[in-house]
Amino acid sequence: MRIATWNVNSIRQRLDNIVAWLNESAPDVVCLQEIKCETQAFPREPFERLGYNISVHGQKTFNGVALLSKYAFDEVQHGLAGDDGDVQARFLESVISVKTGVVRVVSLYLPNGNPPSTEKYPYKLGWMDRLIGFTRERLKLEEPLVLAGDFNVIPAAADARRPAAWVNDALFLPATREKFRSLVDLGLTDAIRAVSDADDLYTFWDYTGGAWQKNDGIRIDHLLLSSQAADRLTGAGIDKHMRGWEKPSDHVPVFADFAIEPR
DNA sequence: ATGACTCAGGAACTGAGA
Repeated sequence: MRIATWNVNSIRQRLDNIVAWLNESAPDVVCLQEIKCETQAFPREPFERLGYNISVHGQKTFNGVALLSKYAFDEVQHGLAGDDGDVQARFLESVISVKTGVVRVVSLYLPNGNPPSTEKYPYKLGWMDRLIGFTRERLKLEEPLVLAGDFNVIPAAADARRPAAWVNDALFLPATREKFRSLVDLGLTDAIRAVSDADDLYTFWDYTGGAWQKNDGIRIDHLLLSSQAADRLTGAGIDKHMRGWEKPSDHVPVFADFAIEPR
């Protein structure tokens, strides 16, 4: 079973690229972020035609997450608990039945947090605290759990081509990295780091300044696995070539493969 | 370097992104 995540930067602008990528990569489950449309405006037909079930948590203009799955969703939960006043569409949790039980997959779009001097940064850190609380509870279930999405966190200097350029950025500030570490230290495995310690693995290249041409990237899209998921991990990778296609997203897909059979 | 792109919204621009 292949589970992938991709910040597509508008589902409607990226339709052709996404369909081509689905045909090429054939993921079983896909976590999408920044769909930038309301739930009812999600273009379902091209994905249903490819055999995907669809779940969407959208809002007008900004944010928005979705899940595609070749297998039916047993349960779906919209939104991250812990702040009833948070109206930003950034979190979608699902449960999918498989031969050995279930897989729990979350599509998340963690707040950017820039500029750090504004209320945006405490919102990011508070959101991370809520994610830690959610994860602590779900890990008690001892299930295969996959937290996948755009975390807007550069975990370490090796995850940026030019780490010095990010030292005052909300994606790389010490408090950001410390909280991400607290999340991982609950007992999660970073799927990409489980298969490679290379220092040139990036998932985002800015549209400006020729960042792609200079390979001036950062690794901020992640799949974090519970031990029950990590035990079944058979591979992981980054579909870097998608950044070179016409009309690309500024992020590329990241995927992990598991020895998990559908029911 | 107050920049550089690319999106949505809505009809010229602004705000957000990272």
